[in-house]
This record gives sequence, C-alpha cells and structure tokens, in this order.
Amino acid sequence: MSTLQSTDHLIERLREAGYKLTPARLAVLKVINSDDHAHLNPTDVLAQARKIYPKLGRATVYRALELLTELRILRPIYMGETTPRFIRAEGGHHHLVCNECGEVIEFAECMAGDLSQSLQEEFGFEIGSHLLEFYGRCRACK
Amino acid sequence: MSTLQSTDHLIERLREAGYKLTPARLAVLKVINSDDHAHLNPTDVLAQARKIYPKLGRATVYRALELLTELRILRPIYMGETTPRFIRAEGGHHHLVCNECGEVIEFAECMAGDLSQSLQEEFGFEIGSHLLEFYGRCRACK
DNA sequence: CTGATTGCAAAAATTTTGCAAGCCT
DNA sequence: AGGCTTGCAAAATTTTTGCAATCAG
Repeated sequence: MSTLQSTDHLIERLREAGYKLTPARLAVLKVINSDDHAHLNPTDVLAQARKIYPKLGRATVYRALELLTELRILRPIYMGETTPRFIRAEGGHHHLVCNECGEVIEFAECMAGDLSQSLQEEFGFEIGSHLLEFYGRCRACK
Repeated sequence: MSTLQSTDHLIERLREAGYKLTPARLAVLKVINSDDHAHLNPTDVLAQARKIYPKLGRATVYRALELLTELRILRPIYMGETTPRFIRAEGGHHHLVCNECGEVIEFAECMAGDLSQSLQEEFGFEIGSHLLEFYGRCRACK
C-alpha cells in the first residue's frame, strides 16, 4: 500500500538535519523500517535493535525515538496500554481498534485528503500526515 | 458543539454497570466533565481532583481512569509525550496538531460517519467513536 | 580533531499491587 | 452487614539525566 521511504532515504533526512549516523540510530531505524505496520513500544525497539547492535543502551533508544519523532519519521500512538507505541509518521494510518480485546485492524481507504485540503486553507496549516482511528467492538467480541 | 453527557448521566452509567459512586470517582468525573476539551494526564487529574476531594490518592486516580476508560467514558491518547492524556470518549475528536509547537486546534466536521458505516459492514465491527488527527505545522510556526 | 553521541548507572517519574480500614448501598 | 473501594506504602516499570569515554564526520 503506502510507499515507504527507504532506510537510505531516512538516513539522508537525518544527515540533512545535521545529525550523525551512528550504529545505534541505524539499528533503531532498521527496526522501525523493517515492518511498515509495526507498533513497537520502546522496550520492543530495544530488544529488536539489540539483535542488530548488541551494545545498544536503553537510554539511547529513548533518545533515538525522540529524535525520530522530532524529524517526523515516527509518531507515538495509544494502543490500549500505558506505554506509547511508535508508528511510521508518513502518510496516513487507519485503524479499527477493538476496545474489548485490543485487536487492531488496518483499513485502506479514507477520504482525509479532501478534508486535509480545506483545513490547510481554513487554518493556514501545512499538513503532512494523519491518523484516523475508529473504536468499537470487533466481530469476535460481540 | 458536541452535546456532552451531564455528570449525572455519567454517574448513572457507573451505577448501571454495577459500580459504586464514591467521592473519589465523583471528583475524577467532575474534573473530566468540567472541560469538554481538556486533555489531562493522570497527574493533572490528580491535582485537579484533589481540589474537590483532598484525600484522593494517586493510585485511585489510576484505577478511576482505567474504570472510566472501560466504561468508554474516557479514552487515552498520546500527544507527543510519553504519558497518556485522557479525553472524553464520546463521539469524535478532530485535531489539527502542530508538530512544531504542539498546539492543538479542534475542527468541527469530518466525514467519518460515512466511512464508519461501510467499515461496520466490511469488518463486522460495532463502532462507537473515532479520532481523526492531522499533523503538520501551524500558521505561526511557518 | 572535536563536538555530538553513547552506554552506564543512578535518579525521577509513572504505574501497579497488596492490604487493612472505611464507605456505599 | 458485606463486599466494593480506598489510601497508603512499597514494588515494578518506564523515562530521564549526568558524565566520562567513544565515534562520526
């Protein structure tokens, strides 16, 4: 579905913003980029990224996550627990979330594009991405 | 804009679900209901609610927040930090979030209704509420 | 080289839990 | 009265910070 930016491109964005490419950041970037639909919390990211770069420290993951959020590469979202999970910030994310069991289904279409246009005009905002979530009960939980 | 349920009505929902109305819960409920557009984190809620009911303990706030979330009266969302903030779960929430300064503008209409209908059919979901957020840069930050 | 970045360990902050006492119905 | 709820204090988690050593450019 969505065309994701390659890890190379993301590295480029890091550089353009004046940050260094370190093994720690690269590992986090790879983990994040390895699965378009991943929703990983900081602890997950640490575990995954350590497979690539074992020396990685926990604090560094937080710092990398913060940096990547600042660069609009990631975005934290709520998925039922008290810890944030991070998703790719690009484009749109469309979730159907079950309040009962927590299942998350992704769906494709949404007409946020049109609305986006008029909001840009109305509020003078420059819009880059969006999140649309519906909450309810899934088939199984009914 | 949205017609909010009165505190009385919410109390009723608590009761119907078989929970007791205690001063702690009432205080949290009042805080939550005092401002339609509040985005409070647990610590904020504790501080506010203690003005109403000073004996209130922190753990109780977490328990109340959890309960109210379960009853679909509240919903946690992430707004750029690592702690969740709680918003009224009713109906839809439509945010224009500035990545730069964090400002959140609410806008009124969105096309979620139509989509909601088709998603219910397609996935067998029973949809109760939704969240639509656009991310970008506000007028001032450009 | 040189400042940005890291890992570590310690400090903070947040969230969860156990339990006796207290309160709602 | 009886059981749900509470506040407290302690445990568990999660997040942030200070700093010397290291690394990318």
